[in-house]
Amino acid sequence: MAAMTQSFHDRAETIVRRTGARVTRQRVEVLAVLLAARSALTHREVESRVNGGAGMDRVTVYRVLEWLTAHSLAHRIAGEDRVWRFNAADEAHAQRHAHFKCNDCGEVICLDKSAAARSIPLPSGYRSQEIELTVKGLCAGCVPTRAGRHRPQGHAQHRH
Amino acid sequence: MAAMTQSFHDRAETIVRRTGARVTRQRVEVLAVLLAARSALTHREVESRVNGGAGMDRVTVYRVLEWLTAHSLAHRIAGEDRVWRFNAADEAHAQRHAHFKCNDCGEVICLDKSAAARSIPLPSGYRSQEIELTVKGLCAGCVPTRAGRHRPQGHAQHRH
DNA sequence: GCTCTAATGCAACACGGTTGCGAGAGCGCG
DNA sequence: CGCGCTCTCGCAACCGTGTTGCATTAGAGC
Repeated sequence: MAAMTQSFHDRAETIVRRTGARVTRQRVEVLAVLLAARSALTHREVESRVNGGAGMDRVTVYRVLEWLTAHSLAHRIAGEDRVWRFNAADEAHAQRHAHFKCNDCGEVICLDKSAAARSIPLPSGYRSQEIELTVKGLCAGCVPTRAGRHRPQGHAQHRH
Repeated sequence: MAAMTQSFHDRAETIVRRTGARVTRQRVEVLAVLLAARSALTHREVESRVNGGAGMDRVTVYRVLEWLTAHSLAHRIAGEDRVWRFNAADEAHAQRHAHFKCNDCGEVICLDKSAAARSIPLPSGYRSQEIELTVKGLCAGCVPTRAGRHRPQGHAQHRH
């Protein structure tokens, strides 16, 4: 685990260095935390995990996350609880994708939304730029037709 | 305009009365404001429009909106700016709600998503229960193509 | 009108997020 | 290696949204 942490730390440092800006301990550590996380983190989660759990100033965490976002090293997503979550930027999820979230087991998968994107009627004069689409329902494993179904453990949280 | 306001007021009073609960001035006025609005309103917008612009206690607005939502007379939308928006519930909004949000002025309107809802391909065995769909872009008033366009009033987007 | 109770208004709080500013650290340069 | 410029950090104070507790007010049945 220490080795993995070290590896994330090194990767983070390399990434920060590539921007040409100052390589500070805070930037490297926050990015390392994001790289190590498999799901999006709130600023609080980042704050508590950073620096080996020793924490860091709230405002610095905010500003570092803002800086990472501005440099496209992290993504900011808005959850249903109106709290921002961040994850390390990843080319695969950069642009358009829709999600399916199972209401029972919590599984999140990606959908092709290109079909839907084309068929949404907008009022005249309106211009579409991005589309956010989440379908909620039951996944194949949770559809109640089959008896004896139950909620699987440790639902892999999807990273944006 | 006064006539329209009166009409919304009367409709609101009728709707509130039908619930069997107390018909208070605050409930009627808040609902009338929602009925008169063509887009979803933040609690602040409701607060400033209610009572002929004279305002009303913040907490009361929150509680009335909560009450309206609980009685299915209004609909609550979670925006990405951490602000709830409300609109009067009519049959069209009861179940399937898609939204368009202007990236410039912040206006939120409702869309018919029935077409889109049917065209989203799910993996076999998956069952759709709800769909959350938000299209973002520019509304007719904010599309920069036409010269002399400017941001409409009344949707002053709060930038934190 | 009278009364009972739900609803309002006020104050104070909780919490996410932001801003101002002095102190400290990164990094280029001699 | 040390100097110094400037960017960044950390602290404190702030802002806005949303919530809670409690005394007062006002619907609505009688």
